[in-house]
Amino acid sequence: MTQTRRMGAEGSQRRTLFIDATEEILRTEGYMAVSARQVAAKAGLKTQLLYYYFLTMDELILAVVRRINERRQQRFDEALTAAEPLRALWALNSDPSSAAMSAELTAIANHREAIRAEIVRSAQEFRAQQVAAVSRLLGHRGDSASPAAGLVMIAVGLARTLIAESALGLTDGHQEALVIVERVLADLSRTGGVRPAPES
Amino acid sequence: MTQTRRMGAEGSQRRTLFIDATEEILRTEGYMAVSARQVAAKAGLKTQLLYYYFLTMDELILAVVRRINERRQQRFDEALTAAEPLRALWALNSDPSSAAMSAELTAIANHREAIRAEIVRSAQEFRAQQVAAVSRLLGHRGDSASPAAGLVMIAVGLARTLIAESALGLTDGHQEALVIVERVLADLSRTGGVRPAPES
DNA sequence: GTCTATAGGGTGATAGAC
DNA sequence: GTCTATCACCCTATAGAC
Repeated sequence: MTQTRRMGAEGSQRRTLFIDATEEILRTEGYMAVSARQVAAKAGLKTQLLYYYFLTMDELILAVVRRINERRQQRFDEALTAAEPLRALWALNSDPSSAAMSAELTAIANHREAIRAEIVRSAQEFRAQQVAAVSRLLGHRGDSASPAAGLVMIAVGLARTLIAESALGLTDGHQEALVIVERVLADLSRTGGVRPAPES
Repeated sequence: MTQTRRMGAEGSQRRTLFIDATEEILRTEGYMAVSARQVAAKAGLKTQLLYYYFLTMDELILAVVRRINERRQQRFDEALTAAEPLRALWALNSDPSSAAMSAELTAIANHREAIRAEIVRSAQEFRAQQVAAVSRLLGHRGDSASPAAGLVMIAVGLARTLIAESALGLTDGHQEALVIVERVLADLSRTGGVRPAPES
């Protein structure tokens, strides 16, 4: 039952070119525009060569998803070292590029059975880390009435929707929502909830 | 420049069948699965007959979008007559079917140039109505610190994201977010902000 | 109104030469 | 590793017979 095709090594230069091209298309045109021909054209390589390095399109997309998730993890780790970590986390989540990519990952998970598990697992892991960080940063506040998990969920949902709507030119209510976010962040700053994590 | 094809009348029975089938596919499989062949198969009719009733696929999808928006408007009007309108509005926004359809409309707007304007216009109109209703229901509260437009935006974003994630089996933090929503709704109930609109 | 037939494009993927 | 050639399928849309 072993497959006969394919030999491209992990670290191959061409292989990376295909992954780069796929991510570029994902960012600029969205998941639906990712096809073997489009990717190869963007990479400046032959379409059939793609199938030498990747057994299927799913495998290519999976490689891109993994790389995107690794980079998100790095940016998250950096945000926690900022002067105001809560604000940095909000900035990370509401960054247009980041939020749009989250939406694309959701779209991929919805349509590619083979990739769903990886995306969901990674999202759960990331969510858990965010909740742990926010919980620690909030300290005694937000114990049961406003648990950290709930606040993270609301922030993530708002950020993602703001970006998705903005892409359509729909911005009604966005500024007002940001005012509320700013007020909450300012409140937490004043009451001392945003100091960096202990060095432990 | 007038088109030569097509004669199907607005009220035609077959025409409605095509629209029904399209909406059904939109709900169960998403926008990407809406193709002439799929729609015709679902409707139990020939693919080419579709082009007798609709000049293009865009025209078919536009007809579906209009019907969906009309129905959303009806449900909104009904929600305002409920005993607790704010709670009814949250229920409307967080209804799985409704929130999922909102996400599909966003996806359509992203990919079909010809339909974007109609979807954005309708979304703006609906947003404005929700903000006006919430503003009226809140009364003196939420003047500048938490303007109605911001609260609506947060609620819409949260609801849409909860549903999108649930569809993937990702529910971490959902219950905690709902606890916060419930607390806010309960607070507003206690302080008398949820009485029905004046009859005027 | 409804049908058959088809054009002209895109897609994922494979076989086999070099 | 990289190429040419190709299969089998999907798509939107049209022409023209009935």
